[in-house]
Amino acid sequence: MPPRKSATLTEAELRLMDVLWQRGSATVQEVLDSLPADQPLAYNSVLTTIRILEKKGYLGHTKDGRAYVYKPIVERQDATRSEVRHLINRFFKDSHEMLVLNILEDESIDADELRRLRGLLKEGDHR
Amino acid sequence: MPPRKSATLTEAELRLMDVLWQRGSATVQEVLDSLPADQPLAYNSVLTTIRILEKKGYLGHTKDGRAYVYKPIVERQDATRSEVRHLINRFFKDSHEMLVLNILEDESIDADELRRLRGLLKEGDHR
DNA sequence: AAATATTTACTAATAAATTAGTTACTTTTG
DNA sequence: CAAAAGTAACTAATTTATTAGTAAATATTT
Repeated sequence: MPPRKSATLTEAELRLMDVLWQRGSATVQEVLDSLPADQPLAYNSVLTTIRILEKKGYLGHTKDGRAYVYKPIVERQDATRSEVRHLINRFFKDSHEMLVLNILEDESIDADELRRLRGLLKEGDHR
Repeated sequence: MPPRKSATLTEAELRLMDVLWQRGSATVQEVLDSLPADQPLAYNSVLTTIRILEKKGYLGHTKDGRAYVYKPIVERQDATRSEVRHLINRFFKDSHEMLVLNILEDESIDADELRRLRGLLKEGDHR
């Protein structure tokens, strides 16, 4: 069996999502222009990856004249949550599960973060 | 540019490493026998992945008669550390860096874990 | 010593990820 | 209305990951 489609964001996908998350929404051209100058891409490379992201359910689009305007469907917080949950599942399943629990009980984390992480823990339970 | 070689452990690699970490060391046949019954592999599939793991520096081997005995070079703790560091780099680079710092300052984590995580933080600095 | 069995080495097939070229479509403008 | 320009769709090339088959080497057994 060859590699299954990645459940989480790949590096190239994350680069583009970070642009979209920062801008709120953007056309392919705008994403292209917002890319860090040290690693430029061709228009079509951006387009291809964006279409993959749409297929994966991370993006949606609306038509604005001739161009498509892409907009994140998944928030950065939720994507992060998925990634962290994935890591926990992979590495903290047995003996180290308590570590994660302890982290979530930590009083020194600000309330907003704590709420988010508690949610993560709850969803991590049902499997 | 096509995908670069994964810096961290892939799923198939992690499955085998978990067997090796649990057993301490094992031959290909022993790894094969220790695999969870719900997802069996062919002898050669295990061998191929093990040789990749050796190439990546996760495993070493010594000869025992005809068979190779494979042994982890990288401890599970260190591999986990790399994975967590990778996640931090990908998702907590800007605004959420403080969360990780706070977690490491937490007094409620037992001393062993705390030491390990402090090490992680130090190494995370130099980039 | 020859047959047999096991183990490693080499090769292959498939799918995903990454990047980008070519083609087709659409919209604006002369 | 036709030409130019840009945009999306399609196709392609390369590399990694995953799984496994075939061949070759090595050891065991009779």
